[in-house]
Amino acid sequence: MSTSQPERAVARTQVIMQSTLALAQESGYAKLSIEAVAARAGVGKHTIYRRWPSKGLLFLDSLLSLNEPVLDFPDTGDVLADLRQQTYAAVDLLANPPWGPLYQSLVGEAQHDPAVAAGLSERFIRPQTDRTVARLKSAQDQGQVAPDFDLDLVMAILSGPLYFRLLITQEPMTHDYVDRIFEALFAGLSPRG
Amino acid sequence: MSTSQPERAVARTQVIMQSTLALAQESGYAKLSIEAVAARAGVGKHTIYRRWPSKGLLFLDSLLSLNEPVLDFPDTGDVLADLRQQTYAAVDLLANPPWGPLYQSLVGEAQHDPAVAAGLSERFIRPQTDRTVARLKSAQDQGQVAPDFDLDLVMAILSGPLYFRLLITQEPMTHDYVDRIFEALFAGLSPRG
Amino acid sequence: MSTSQPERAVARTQVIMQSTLALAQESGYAKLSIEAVAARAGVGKHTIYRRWPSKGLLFLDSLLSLNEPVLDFPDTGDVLADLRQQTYAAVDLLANPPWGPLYQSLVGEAQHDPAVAAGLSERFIRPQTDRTVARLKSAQDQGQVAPDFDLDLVMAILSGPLYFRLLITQEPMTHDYVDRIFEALFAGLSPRG
Amino acid sequence: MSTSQPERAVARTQVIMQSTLALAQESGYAKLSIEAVAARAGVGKHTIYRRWPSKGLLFLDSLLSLNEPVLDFPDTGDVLADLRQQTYAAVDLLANPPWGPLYQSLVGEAQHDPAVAAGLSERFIRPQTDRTVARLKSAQDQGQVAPDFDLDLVMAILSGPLYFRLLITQEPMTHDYVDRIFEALFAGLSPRG
DNA sequence: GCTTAACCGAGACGGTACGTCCTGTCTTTCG
DNA sequence: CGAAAGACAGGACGTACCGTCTCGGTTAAGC
Repeated sequence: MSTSQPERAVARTQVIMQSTLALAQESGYAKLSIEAVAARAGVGKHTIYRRWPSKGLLFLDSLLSLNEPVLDFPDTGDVLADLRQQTYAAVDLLANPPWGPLYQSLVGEAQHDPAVAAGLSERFIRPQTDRTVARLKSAQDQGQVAPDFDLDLVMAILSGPLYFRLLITQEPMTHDYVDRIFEALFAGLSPRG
Repeated sequence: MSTSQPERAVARTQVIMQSTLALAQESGYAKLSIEAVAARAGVGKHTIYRRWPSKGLLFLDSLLSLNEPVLDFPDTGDVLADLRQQTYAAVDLLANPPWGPLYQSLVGEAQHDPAVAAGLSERFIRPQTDRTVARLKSAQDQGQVAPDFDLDLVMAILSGPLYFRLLITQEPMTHDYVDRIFEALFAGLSPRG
Repeated sequence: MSTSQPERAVARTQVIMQSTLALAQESGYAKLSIEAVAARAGVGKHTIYRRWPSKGLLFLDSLLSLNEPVLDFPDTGDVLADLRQQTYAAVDLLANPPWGPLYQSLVGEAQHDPAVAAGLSERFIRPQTDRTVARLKSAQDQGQVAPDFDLDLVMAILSGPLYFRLLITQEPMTHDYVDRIFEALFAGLSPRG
Repeated sequence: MSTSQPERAVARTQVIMQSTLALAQESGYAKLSIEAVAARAGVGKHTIYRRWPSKGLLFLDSLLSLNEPVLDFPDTGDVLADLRQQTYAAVDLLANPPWGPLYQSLVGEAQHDPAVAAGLSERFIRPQTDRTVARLKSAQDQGQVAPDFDLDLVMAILSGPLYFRLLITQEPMTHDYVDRIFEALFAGLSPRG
């Protein structure tokens, strides 16, 4: 079992992605250019175009190559605690460099480039969703979650407020914010008896 | 009391904004250029630069000039019904051209340009939030909403899931989606007694 | 009476042509690039493309802008002496920098680019030919030249051997070479009586 | 006695040269590229670089490989008739495809690339010159040519006017042009007695 | 006849330049 | 006098070739 790619090619791919991330952190995604990445990586432009069709997809790959173990969903038996822990982890990631600003740029680019949107959705969001839903399904089977709760919505409901803060109000995000969201969600909006 | 702006200047401003929207709808925000807007509007580039410092802010102004009366918050006395109605209206706006795609692009641009983010936040999001919070406050005073519910979170909780769909999964949005969100939110995740 | 061109534009045109000549002399026409000319002239590439459609025509204009007074045809009354003098002048020009090598390159380029060939022919060769033919016509009228001599051929016959040396054998050209050519031409190939 | 080259290598060399000529005829020398030749010939680029150091020399070799028997100098005993016949043959070659345009390009390239100039001179011009001079020398010995005629100039004087037309004015060349040149040369410019 | 070295196609690679587009600033011209 | 028109320097785009360089997969020569 071996990669069909020569090592040289793999090495270059990684140099390019690292240069991309470095430049994006230094100057921001808006000023990122393939020309600059090529220069920084000591690589011809064509070597980049051979691998990626657009700046957006290069950036997507580069960011995902950081692949921090965000998604290792804990399973302590207490589903609520696990969800909260998972959400803390997400906030820790999104609220801090390097991930936070880069990811924000990526989502921004996804609004202009459907290919980026698709990649983001399939390669980052979907796996996360699948794992979360699976964890909740198992909790639901054990009676820890209301049996008719619409699991497909869990990502929208739980991470929606995070994205709202990250993308729309662009205020800092903290564990406290997560706590308040959880409290509000579980207490419910309805008047108390 | 009179406008200090001569009518001609106002007219030009509007022609520019209309051209901006037309081009954005035809070719997408990514291909929008000040050069093209100037040509389309029959205006010198300088006339645009005199009014707006960047493409993003021109686009923000242009989009807000469409100012559809989205935000007229209903007050029927039933706060839940009102919220749902308001959310339907938001979905109707976001799910359809021209607003939907344009607004999506605007939020995308806000991720790259802090000035756009600030403008979006202050001129579009905040007023909406203020009105929503005021409506809920009044409902809270009347006991229709739990007294310790954190009103500042209502936008994040209610519109977060909409933005998640608009920006992240980019799936179509329907009234049914709103209903499911409301149901989940009010039923709660916790197991039923 | 004034040029319709603003002075600034004229100035830039000249800077570009001077840079073109400087680079061509330093590195040779083969290595001349519009990119390098633009950099050297402190000018955007578009400013060059706005004026010239191709490297060849830029070079043609640049070379002709040197417009040394080669072509001032002498008229001493002795047409043969005048022709010889004129040919000496041509050789002095072609055999020495800067004209010689640059002109050689120009003729080379004319073989690849019909627009250059046309420009060279009409703007450099034709005027020279016209003047030479006119001078000979007047000499012919005065009986200094055989009445049935085909004047249209004079350039081909007189400068042809020069071009053969410049372009084909690429050997150095001297006044002595001119003398030998004249001698051979006037002595004729035929056997002597 | 056998070629040290394996047949395969020879065959490849010829395929490359044929592809070169085919491309040059189709698109012109200016658009000829080693990349395109390699693709057309079904050959790796390195196989071309192994054989020729530059596009110009590849083209020179390719053109000379056509080696039409231009140079078979007739010897009928009448040196003037022979010269004229030889010149007709040269004109027939230069005035028509494929040789004409290709040879014109070659001379053009020789102005930019000294190696091509040297090759052209030594491999094409010199043999022709040698043969012509030898023929005239023999004629001179027989008294058909003036004994003091400078034989070294014959190529310059006879073919110079042809090159002037081919390269400079780029007008069509005909036997009639040759006749007029010959007439002018032998009649002489001087006034008649 | 089997190895082993050379040759070969294919094409990746770092570069350079192309010709185009757009930016944001600046003249110039016209109404 | 102010706006259109567009020239301008600059920078990036995506493409085409350059000449060099791996890479496997044939040839074909020497043992």
